[in-house]
Amino acid sequence: MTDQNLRDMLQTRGLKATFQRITILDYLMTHETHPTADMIHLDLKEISLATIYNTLEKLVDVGLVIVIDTQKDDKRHYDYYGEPHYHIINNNTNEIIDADNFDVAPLFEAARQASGLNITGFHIEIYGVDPDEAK
Amino acid sequence: MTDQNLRDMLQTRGLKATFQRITILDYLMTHETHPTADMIHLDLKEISLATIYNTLEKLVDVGLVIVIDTQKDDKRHYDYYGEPHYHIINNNTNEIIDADNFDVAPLFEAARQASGLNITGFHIEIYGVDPDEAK
DNA sequence: TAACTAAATTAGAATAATTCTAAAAGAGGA
DNA sequence: TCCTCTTTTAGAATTATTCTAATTTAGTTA
Repeated sequence: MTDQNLRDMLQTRGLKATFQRITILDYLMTHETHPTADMIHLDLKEISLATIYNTLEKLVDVGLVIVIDTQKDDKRHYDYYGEPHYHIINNNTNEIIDADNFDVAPLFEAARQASGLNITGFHIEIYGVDPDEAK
Repeated sequence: MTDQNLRDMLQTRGLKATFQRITILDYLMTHETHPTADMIHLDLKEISLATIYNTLEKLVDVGLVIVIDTQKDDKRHYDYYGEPHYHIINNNTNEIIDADNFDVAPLFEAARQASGLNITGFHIEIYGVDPDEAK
């Protein structure tokens, strides 16, 4: 992903292409670690923590990034959301796995029927344990 | 739900049946409001906020209650989880709707295949907007 | 290319949800 | 009823996140 590609991703969504936004978006696209704001700040020390939070909020607003609440700690985790997907959380290791082998269309239709709303998005977290481990 | 029923629900899950736990569990079972700890405390002033948090944590641990992160505020919302269900969040009103018209078995199987884990639970939030409202 | 302006960035302070502490009260078994 | 371990509690502490107000910058216009 070139710098120009990243600029385009931001600008087509109405966001100014600042150094900080380009850097943070690139960071999220190239890391599978589902980092917290603080973890990003540790790696990108030249960007202030306030800007990390501001930028993440903007990226979430335009749909490039989503927030994951793992329920394992009190921090928000962030994930590049180029393609819609769901998360599998290993309760033994707290690892977050991305997966997309599931068609959400039937779930969307069920939600539309239940609520009458126009469905705009989803967050799915599936929890599991290692088969070896005693539960 | 009688007091004795509530006691049994707690004791069969290894929790002592204290007045506070019975009261909070009953509160969650009889309110569809998906309250925060603070909202519960406003209604149950005789129970300290620390105990509200402690009790909710225990109830979540034993699976009677789940946490919903609406992403609309910075507070955790709690929901009695007698029957597994998913949530539909209205982005216009921030209302949380319970729904269970969807079979999660195929999703569990997909998650098992993707991760190799034994699946133990799920959290699903579907976001939508009123059809009338301009998006 | 220089000037302009609204938006973005920043350091540090402020906020507030949640957790911690340690002392008092209570549940359930003997 | 007694005993022991668990639970409850008030208030302090923690800390993730937000706010503030001054500075800088991106993108546009001349």
